[in-house]
Amino acid sequence: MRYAKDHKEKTRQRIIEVAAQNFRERGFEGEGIASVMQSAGLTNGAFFNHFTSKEDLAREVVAYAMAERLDFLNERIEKGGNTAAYIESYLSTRHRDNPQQGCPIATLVADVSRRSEPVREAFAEGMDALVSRLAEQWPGLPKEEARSKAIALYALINGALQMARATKDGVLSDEILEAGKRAALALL
Amino acid sequence: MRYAKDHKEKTRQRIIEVAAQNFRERGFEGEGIASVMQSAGLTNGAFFNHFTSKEDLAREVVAYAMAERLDFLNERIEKGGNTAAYIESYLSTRHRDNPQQGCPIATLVADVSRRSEPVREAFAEGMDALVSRLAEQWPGLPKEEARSKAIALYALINGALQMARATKDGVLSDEILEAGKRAALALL
DNA sequence: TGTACATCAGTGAACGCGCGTTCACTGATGTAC
DNA sequence: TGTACATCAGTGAACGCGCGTTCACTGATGTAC
Repeated sequence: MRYAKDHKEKTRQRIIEVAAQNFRERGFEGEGIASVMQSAGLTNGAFFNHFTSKEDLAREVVAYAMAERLDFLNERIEKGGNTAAYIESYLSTRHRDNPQQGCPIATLVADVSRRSEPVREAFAEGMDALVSRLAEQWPGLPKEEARSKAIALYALINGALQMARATKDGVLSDEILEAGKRAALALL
Repeated sequence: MRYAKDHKEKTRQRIIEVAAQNFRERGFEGEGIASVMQSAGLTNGAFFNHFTSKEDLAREVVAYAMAERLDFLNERIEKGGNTAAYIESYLSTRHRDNPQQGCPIATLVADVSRRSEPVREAFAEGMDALVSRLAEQWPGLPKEEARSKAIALYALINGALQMARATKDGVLSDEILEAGKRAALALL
């Protein structure tokens, strides 16, 4: 063993992390390997020491970003934040204007549906974990109903966030954030 | 004048229509000009007789698909269909499995937010028209509240549809459609 | 009515470019003795 | 401790390919007379 034994693993992780930002900002197809590697402080040739293909990276990125989002949700809940506060921050202008570190459902869901099975599988697993965790916020409801509520809540806020981003420059964008918040809070 | 005077205009319209299908299916970046032209029964060179750039086509496609969707909504309402029926069809497996002729919000919203101002402008105008029309379904409410409801409804069903598409092969997909329908109907 | 001509929608090859991917090579580091 | 060697993460040029775009040309059609 010549380098510190986790040197390669750290590099790999760094690539995934910067790709998770760049892919969320520009989409899978809008961001190239050379650009990702440059963001990670490397040259394009090194990429294939770490991943078998761009699609392979896409799968890792989806799994990583969804897991990161679950951590974020857990943190919020453990620190005593309620679901209303989560909704407020999700549909804030701050979240709207910073997709690169925001919810990967909103940024990647459309891309994912056009990608290969492994990528979609990673996404579905991440979604299921998020839904399960959020469903625990309604301990009084039958499990199925709580899951239904959690799914609907994610559909609503992620749909609203995407619409607000697409209309970002106009008055409609703020109207969408407000309408989304109002309906989401009513849904609780 | 040598060809029938609307020959060129008809060709142009045909290109927009096939592009509206192909872009919805594969995204703006997943579908090339040559492929669009082939679908329209032409070769790539003719493209620039009709559009100044691919971005120009994207703008036309967004405007067209959103207008087409408004027509669809109008038709539904005028034939006496209520909002509940619209929700049912929106979150059907049929709509999930046929994005190429479905709601352009669900298929293009993420793409649009990464495109140029003219494309985003066309999208925002289409969204606003859809929201205004749907808001008329609550004539008893103050206009602002009716718009808020309409926006939230679109956010919810479009978000749910996208999530269902991304998880298409698993059980989660059907669960999402059901949860979306339940919450959307409750929102009315 | 028939013929010569003008128009221009459409053809198809070519352009430069950036993409994902490959590969021979480099050089910093750890190991062997 | 010092030196020769082996390893392999990373470099950087090259590959074929498909992209958006350009352009000289074609040929079907309408017009002029």
